Order: sequence, then structure tokens, then C-alpha cells
Amino acid sequence: MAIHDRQTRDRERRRQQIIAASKRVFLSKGASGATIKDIADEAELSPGTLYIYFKNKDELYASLSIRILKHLNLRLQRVLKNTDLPHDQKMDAVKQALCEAYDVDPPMLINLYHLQSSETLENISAELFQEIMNLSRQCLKTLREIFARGIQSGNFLNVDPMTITLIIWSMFSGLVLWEESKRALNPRKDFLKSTVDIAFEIVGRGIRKQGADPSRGAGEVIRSSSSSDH
Amino acid sequence: MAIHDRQTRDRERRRQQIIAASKRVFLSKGASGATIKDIADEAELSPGTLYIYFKNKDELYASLSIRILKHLNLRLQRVLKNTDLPHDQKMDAVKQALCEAYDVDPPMLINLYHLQSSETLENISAELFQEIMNLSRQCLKTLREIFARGIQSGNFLNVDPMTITLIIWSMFSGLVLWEESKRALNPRKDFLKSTVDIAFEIVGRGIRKQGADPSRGAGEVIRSSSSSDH
Amino acid sequence: MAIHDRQTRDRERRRQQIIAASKRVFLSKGASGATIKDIADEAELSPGTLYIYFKNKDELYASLSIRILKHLNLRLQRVLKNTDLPHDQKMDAVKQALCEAYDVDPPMLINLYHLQSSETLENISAELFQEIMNLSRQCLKTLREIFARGIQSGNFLNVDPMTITLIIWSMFSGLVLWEESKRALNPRKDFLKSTVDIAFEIVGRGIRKQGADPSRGAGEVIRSSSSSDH
Amino acid sequence: MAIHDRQTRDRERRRQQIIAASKRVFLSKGASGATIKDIADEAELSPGTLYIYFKNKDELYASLSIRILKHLNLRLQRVLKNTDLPHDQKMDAVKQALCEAYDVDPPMLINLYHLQSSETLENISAELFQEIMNLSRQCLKTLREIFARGIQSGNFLNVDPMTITLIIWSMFSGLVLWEESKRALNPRKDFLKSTVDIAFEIVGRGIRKQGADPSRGAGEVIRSSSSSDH
DNA sequence: GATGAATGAGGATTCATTCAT
DNA sequence: TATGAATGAATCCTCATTCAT
Repeated sequence: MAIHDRQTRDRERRRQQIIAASKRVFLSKGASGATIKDIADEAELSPGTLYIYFKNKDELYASLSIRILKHLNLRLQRVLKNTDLPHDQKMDAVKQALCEAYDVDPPMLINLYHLQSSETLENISAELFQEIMNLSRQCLKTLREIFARGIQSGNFLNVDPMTITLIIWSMFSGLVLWEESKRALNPRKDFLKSTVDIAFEIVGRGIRKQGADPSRGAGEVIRSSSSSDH
Repeated sequence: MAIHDRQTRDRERRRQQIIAASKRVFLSKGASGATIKDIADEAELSPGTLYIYFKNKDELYASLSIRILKHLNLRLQRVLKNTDLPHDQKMDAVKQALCEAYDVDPPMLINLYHLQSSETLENISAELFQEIMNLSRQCLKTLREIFARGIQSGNFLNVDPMTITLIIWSMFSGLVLWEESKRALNPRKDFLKSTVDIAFEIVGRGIRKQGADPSRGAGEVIRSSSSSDH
Repeated sequence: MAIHDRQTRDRERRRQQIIAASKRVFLSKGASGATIKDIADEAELSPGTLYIYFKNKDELYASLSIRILKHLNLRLQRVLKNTDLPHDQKMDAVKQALCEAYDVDPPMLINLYHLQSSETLENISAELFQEIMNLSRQCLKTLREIFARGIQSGNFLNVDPMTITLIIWSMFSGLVLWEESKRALNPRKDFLKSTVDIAFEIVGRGIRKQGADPSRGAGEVIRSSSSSDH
Repeated sequence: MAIHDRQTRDRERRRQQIIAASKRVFLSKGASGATIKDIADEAELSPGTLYIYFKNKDELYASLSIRILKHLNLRLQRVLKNTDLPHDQKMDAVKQALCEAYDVDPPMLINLYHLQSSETLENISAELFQEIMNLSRQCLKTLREIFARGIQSGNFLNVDPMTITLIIWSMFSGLVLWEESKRALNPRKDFLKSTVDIAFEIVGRGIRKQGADPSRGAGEVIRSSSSSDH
């Protein structure tokens, strides 16, 4: 038993070691710029070893997203279910969930974009691809639900909640990408947090009803984009 | 003279032919997925010919950004200088400039991101890199100036204008990337325009002073992020 | 026209150059022992060039058989159609066709065996595989027809002609393989011809009716193996 | 003693387990297509364990031949020494010896061919290679002696007995290879036995003197191939 | 002895780039 | 100028073999 446990633990530790190394390398060299040898060197392992733990380079790359998506999912669910939280503070809770996920794993969104941008999805197994897609979709769904309830409560403008989701998500992703692109040239400080604060404050102001009477869910309306197909 | 003119014209036409082809190919296959042969085939030229007009693959890729950045620059300058436009409609003009640039050249922002994200800049000449950087910076500067005037005029909240610039830019980029990532799976229609409309409406509402007395430039204040270094 | 012709000719010459080199290398190092670099070196080309002319190593290997199979096919057809030839000399004509094919391309049968032995057929295109299979089958069919007529004519024992075909083919192949396996160790002389002569003489004696009355096709009978499925 | 015996027995049993597994794997995947892991899996052992019992892959492969060659040797010696057997039935006894060896170990001849065809002999130890070569030679010698006595007895044509040996051996090998190559596509039944029966019948007829007076050893003569060097 | 994770040399293949025509 | 065949460095991946447990 004990032996088996230790082996399992070692295996998992090695996996993490590889994942950590590849994050660093992928971040600095990009998905296709990074070579297996780069990653192996960074992980202080031999190239062959990577193939014991990951089927190929693309699967390794894709795997990076899994953990952080799970984490983000959890945090967003908690926001959704926290009924004690006044509706007008949910936006802030969403912001914190996103920022925390970013703190845990900075390049997460870069991965998500690259994965979605059809560049990779060639050599990854259907299951892994599905898992990532499901997790992504789950995150977006939860966000939409949060906003939908804000609208129902009368705190938010009556905008299609999926559209709000996309706007928030895109804005945050855009800021993260910007941040990361600057980091290479200017690694000292991160301005992300303060910029994100302001961004959410602005969007929060923009989405909240002005002299909101929280009693009814339909007041000011912004014509919704065709929401069905996002 | 005439002969020389025609030669120059032919040369330029051939360049455009290559640029147009590579846009299509880079868009569908990604920067590193696209091969020179792909582009040559699309342009109905031979691989060798591309090297007569562009020093190498990276420079070809980078030069795609140049044109669209120049175009965007022009449009934004016009918005800035159009003193007839009421300050509270500048946001809308900015939106239109960005959308138009996107219409002219959909992948432009993707290119910009990839260029910034250290993926490419390997074989690119220093001059070309500088030109791109200058053009990018110019666009951002113009945007910042537009917002700065909006603040001075008392229409906008007193937020660091560079921060607003980043937020707008990131949000738009994020939405474009999202759109592009969806296009592969669902090529029929684009929801970009309507989503962008709502996004700008929300941000516009968020950034405009509420019961604004446009006469003075300092009212409500959102604590600015450290702006100096963006 | 002239230019195009020359190019076509050059292309074909280059193909032959590669085929000739790979025959030598495959013969001396075996199908999986030979590396692309070995072949490229032998052909005095670079590895990449081989991939212009052949899709991959397996297809190159398989292609070696095509030419010789076509050649053999032609020769056997001629034997079949040569109605002037007395039936009891057809065996000799078959022998000469096989030997000549071997002279033209010694390793041919080794290839055929390897190809049939399911080792390769992984990376070769369905079409190429089909072409080889069809050519092989055609050769066997022609042989069977030759023997079938010999039986009908009353010169040969009444043995299933496909079985005779297999015996002749296997015997010849076996002798060639033996010869080739010896050549590595003892390259000076080839004993193939004389051994094959005797082999065909023995089999010829064995298959010909003893005091044959060529007038009827059924005399001595050797119980046929189940012939349908070879 | 007892302990030591058991250990020796266990060791030998494990060896057999590996040999049996590798036969199956080599047969289905070919010599170079089969990996050590394939064999280890089939033997339900770990890769490392194979190296306790065999120096390397090539030696494992080669050792497969040793056993069957020893077996075949024994059987052929018995035919040679069985002076009760009429000379004209020796051919049949040889056939049975070969067929039995094939039944015991189908891929044996395939192995022998591959070994001889310079494919393998890279990592094989000199001693093992010598042993295989000696055993092969021994088999052929015994066959030659059998045929030589048939000639002396006046039953067979006066053909160089080594040439007959080669012909018989090649024919049988050729048929086995054919059989094996078909097995992949059509695994249900083996036609080998019936085809081999007819083959030996034909060759037997061809080699036996016609109206043989078994009393003297020189009658009809087929010009011998230069026999010295086979 | 037995294990199986780790190794790393080696091979097939790709593709940006060059250059003779 | 335009071509496209040729190049060969670079990369992914495999797998025989080793070795710490």
C-alpha cells in the first residue's frame, strides 16, 4: 500500500514538474516556438520522459488549461450560489474570481485563446478536447447565470446576459494578454490589478441601473445582440 | 519614365497580391501553421518569388500589421481633430474607427497580439519592428488624447486616459479574438458588430458623468491606476 | 515545349537515380535497417529531396517493385500468347522470364515478400498498395493460365494449376533469397542460374506426363490441393 | 540442491515464457516492428526482466532459431540413419521432418531468412551467430547426405546432392513464406500441407530415375551446378 | 530477481530559404 | 524577374537499454 501510494505521489509530482516547466517555456516562447527539448531542459528531464506523461506536445499544451479552468469554475460557482451577496456586489466577486485564477496561473487565458484559435486541436485527443471545451463552456454558463440573476433582480440593465458575459470575459482576457505582452519587455511591475479594478468599475457603472429601483427587473433596456448563438 | 512607372506599379501590385494571399492563409492556419508554400499557392506564385518581395516569412507576417495600423492611425487622428463632434459622441466615433479597421482587415488585431506576444519577432528586422511599435504607440497615443479631452471637457469621469485606452483596446481586441475563434466552428454570421455596440454602450455609460455638467473637467473621480508606464 | 520536356525528363531521371540508390541500400541493409540518410547519401542527394519524389520511406520501398512487376508481367504474357511454342517448352520459357526479371532487378522478390509480409503496408497509400497487389496477382494469374493450358494439352499432370504456380513461384523465390543471402558473404560468383536450371529441369520432369500422349488432357492425376483460395 | 534445482527450473521456465511470447509477437509484427515492450506485455513481464534473460533484442530474436534448428537437425539425422527406410521413401521422410518442424514453430524459416539476409546481425554476439550458422550448415549437410545416398543407391538422378538440397530447402521455405504472408489476410485455414505434398510429389517424380534400376548409382545425369561453394 | 520509470541516441519528416535556369 | 527543385537544419517522437528501488 505504502509503496503504491508513494509511486502514485511521485508520478503526480513529476507530472506537475513537467506542467510547471512547460508553462514557463510556453509563456516565454509561445506555443509553437517552444520545443520539447526546451521544456525537457527546463524540467531537468530528458525529452523521452515527457512522452511517458503526455501523449505529445499538443496534449501537454492543452493540459495546462485543465487545472485552471477547474479552479475558475469552482470559484464562479461559489459566487453564483452565494445568495447572501447583494446583487450589486456580484460584479466585484466575479472580478476577484478572475483575478485570483490569473494569479494562480498567469498564462491561462493565453492558452484558452490559442486552443480556441484552431491552431492546435490537431494532435490532441478528442476526450481532452471535449474536457477543455466543457470546462470553458461551464465557466461561461455560470457567468451568464450570475448576470441573468442580476438582471432579474432589477439591478442590471436588461441586456442579454450572454452578451454581458462575452464583454466581461473579452475585456479581462484582453487586459491579461496586454499585460503578458508587456511583461517580456518590462518585467518589473504588474499594472493588471489596478487596470482591471477600473475596468470593472466602469463596466459596473455602465451596467447598473442608474437610480435603480431594485424592485422590478425591467427598466432601462439596451437592445440585445442576437444572443442565441454565442 | 513610363516604363519605370509601370514597373513600379507592377511591383506594388505583386506585393499586394502576396499580402492579400498571406492574410487569408495566416488567418486560417495561424502564424506558424501557415507555410510559405501555402501562401505561394494561394497567391498563385512560386515560393521563390515571395522572397523577392519580402525578406523572410516573419517580415511578410509583420508587414501585414503595418498597413492596417496606418489605416487605423489615420481614422483615429480624424476623430481627434474633428472638433465639430460633441465630446459625448467621440466614444461612438472611436468604435466606428475600430470596427472599420476590423472590416478592412479582420485578423489585424490577432496579428498585433501575436507580434507583441514574443512569438514571432525572431527573424524580423529591427527597422520593421520599430515601425510597427511606433505605429502601435501612435494609435494608443491618439486614443489617449481623445479620452483626455473628454475628461477635460467634463464629459468623462476623471480616470487616467491611458487606462481608459487600454480598457477599450483590450475589450475590442478580446471581442475580435472571440469572434475569430468562433468563426472556424460557425462561419455563417458575425455577431461582432452587435456585441461591440453593446460593449461600447455599457462602457460609454460607465465612463460618462452621470448628471454631467459639461462645464468643468473635474467631478466624480475614479482613482487612477499608475499610468506612467503603459 | 522543349523546356517542359527536358524538365519532365530530368524529373524522371532523378526518380530513377533515387530508385537505383535505394535498391542498393535496401538490399544491403534491409528494409528497416536502411535509413533515409543512407539512401540520400548513396544517391548523393539531401534527405529532403527524397520527399519531393516519394511520399515517405515506405512508399519509396514499395515503388521499387512496380517496375519489375510490370516487366515480368509483360514477359509472362508473351509466353502465354506465344502459341508457336510447344507446350513442353513453356516451362523453360517461364524460367527464362523469371531469370530475366531477376537479372534486371535482383532484389525484386525480396521486396515482394516483405511487402506481402504485412510489415510495411502501414504508411503506403491505398492506391500504391492496390497497384502492387494487382500486378502481383496478374503475374500469378498468367502463370496459372500457362500451366492450365499445359494440362489441357495433355502434356502436364492434372494438378491444380494454381498449385503448380505457387510451387514454381516459391521455389524460384526461395532460390533467389538464398542467393541474395549468400551474396553478402560471398560476392564473387552467382550460382543462381545453374541451380535454377536444374530446379526447373527436375520440376519439369516431375510435372510432365511420363510417356505422354499429348492428345488428351487427363491422364495421371495428382490429387489437387484445395485450390480456390490461394 | 533442491533449492538450486528449483531455481534452475524457474529460470528455464521464465526463459520459455519469454521465448513463447516473442515468437507470437515477432510473427505478427515482424522483426523490427516488434518492440521490447510488445514482447514484455505479451509475456506479462516488464521490459527490464527480458534483459535478465537475454542480452538484447537481437539475441532474443536469434535464439528463437536455435531451438528449432536443433529440433530439425535431430529429425533429419534420424532420417539419415534410418537404414530400414527404402531410399525412395526418404524424400517423404524429409518432407515430414520439415513439416513437423514448421508445425512446432511456424516462423522458424522466416527467422532463418531474416537472419541470413543481413537485416539483423548487428547486435548479435559472435558466438550466437556462429552457433546458428553451424546448426544451419548441419541441417543442410544432413540433407545433402540423404540425397547423396539416394543417388549412390541409383534411385535418384545423378545431380549434385547439394543442389538438390538447395532446391528442396528453397522450395519449402518459399512455400512457408507464402503461407505466412497469406495468413495475415486470410487466417482461417492453412493450405500449406496439401501444397507441400504436391510439391514434394512433383520434385520426387522429377528426381527419381524413371525406369530406375536401383542397383547402380549412375544412370541419367543432369549437369550439376558448381556445387563446391554453397 | 523483478520492476518500470528514465534515458537519450537516432530516425523520419518538414519547411524556410537558396540558386541555377 | 520568376521559377520550383534542392537543401539540410531543426523538430517531434520512438524505443532499446539501464538502473535505482
